[in-house]
Amino acid sequence: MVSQRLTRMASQIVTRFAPSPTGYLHIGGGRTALFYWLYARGRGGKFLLRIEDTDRERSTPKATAAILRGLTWLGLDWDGEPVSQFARKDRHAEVAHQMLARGTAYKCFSSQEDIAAFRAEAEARGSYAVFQSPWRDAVSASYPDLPYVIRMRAPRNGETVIEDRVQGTVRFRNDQLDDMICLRSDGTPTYMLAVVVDDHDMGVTHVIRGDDHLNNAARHKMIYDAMDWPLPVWAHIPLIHGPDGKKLSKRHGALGVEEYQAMGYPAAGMRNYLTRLGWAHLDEEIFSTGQALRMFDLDGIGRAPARLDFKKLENTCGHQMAMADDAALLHELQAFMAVTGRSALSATQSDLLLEAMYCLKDRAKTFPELLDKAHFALTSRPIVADTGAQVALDTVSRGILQSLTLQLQNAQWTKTDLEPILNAAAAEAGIGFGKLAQPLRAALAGRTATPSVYDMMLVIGRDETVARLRDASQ
RNA sequence: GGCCCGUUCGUCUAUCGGUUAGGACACCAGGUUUUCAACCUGGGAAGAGGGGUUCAACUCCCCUACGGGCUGCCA
Repeated sequence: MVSQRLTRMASQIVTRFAPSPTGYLHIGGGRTALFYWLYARGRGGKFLLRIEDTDRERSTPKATAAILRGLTWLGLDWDGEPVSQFARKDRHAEVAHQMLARGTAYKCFSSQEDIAAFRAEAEARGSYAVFQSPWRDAVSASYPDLPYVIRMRAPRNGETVIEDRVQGTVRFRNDQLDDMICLRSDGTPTYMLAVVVDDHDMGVTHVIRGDDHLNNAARHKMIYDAMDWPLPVWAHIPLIHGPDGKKLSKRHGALGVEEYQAMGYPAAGMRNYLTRLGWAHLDEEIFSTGQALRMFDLDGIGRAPARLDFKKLENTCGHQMAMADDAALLHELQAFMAVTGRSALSATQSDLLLEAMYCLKDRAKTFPELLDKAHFALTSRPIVADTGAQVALDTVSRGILQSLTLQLQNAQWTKTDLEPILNAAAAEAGIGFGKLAQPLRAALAGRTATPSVYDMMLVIGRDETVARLRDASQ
């Protein structure tokens, strides 16, 4: 009974996303969070959030809020309240002192000047040796009354081996790793210590993060070992690069997840694209979030950095829009309009848009495109014709429209009923259907690029159609 | 400098020793169409280079080149 429960507890997957609140949610961070979320949620595990705010200079509540907003937009929900790493600093210090008591750490009284001098001297000799503290083996009787840091007593021989789910077995020679500082002289923890203590205390079983941390994993392992704590599963994923293959930076444009929202990419499209960026399951390209949850696995993560490709992002978003539920899409559109400072839709407009969604969603890749296609439904009389539409509404066309209007007045408003009427009107005028559709479009939407004329007529209804045609044919 | 990671069409990738190296995006050419978009058909397009191991290597090993990361009392 007990062992059964233990087994179940042990198999419960716990992941955490641990951003530093120093800015918006970076696109790369968004993908990492997505991987965590997919992995945990796809296996009935937990997805926790920890805000790594130990750097008091750079951490802001505003950044934390922005990160939470970004995650929420991406549709990634987390369990419980976000944990503040800074709030746990006493616990970190406690562990550092436990390491001291266990002899796996020691007090180091070397000042930063001493260390700088050590490095300068090594460099002068042409070597790049890691810092070796003279206090590593000192007896406490010799301790001066000076501020000290607590350093890890790292093994100097042999190697530290990391088993990584993405990178495989990675070996580090211990003489390449220094006695890292765990507790600073002001008593605050370093990142190395804080991460390990928090992950352990939070019961984190799987750590997925950028491969810029791969080297750190060796240091983390030393702390786990020093405390006799069980190791988590590590998966170090390659960073996302810009379209030019260089590390993503400001000159690449959009870095923040919220910028993608503002550009009008649907969240489902972002999820699909980001999941597929650097991860693959055979030839699967377009999939729902539910399918992603079922398919996602650490084994499918690639080892080379992936480049951002906006064309593919757009294509993926187009598919996701077409797949989306009409009402849900309308809601997301409204959220998009709100964050980009557009005025809200009236009740009439949103009703109309909901009805029009079926003919809009598979023609748009982004919300601005959707809005553009929806112009005919959102605008109201008098319809303002753009230049192209004005050209289409020449005298002859207006005449044709005029007689068409008469026939539409009492027509049944279904496509089956409308089709013969429009076809007859074209035939009567001795023109092809295309020549009729063009002025019709102009009259109905004031534009020459619109959804199908039937769809527009069906959506706005008979009265509005007749009224718009009357306006235009006068 | 040292250590670590990476390298398949332009891009994302499949392949887990034996394939005409597949798919998607993008691109090009046709087609369809009621404009835009979409859609359909076809096309070009790849294993960084060099050594091994093996009957057989994109796949395993080594070297080189290139790219990236770490080398902080930042995270």
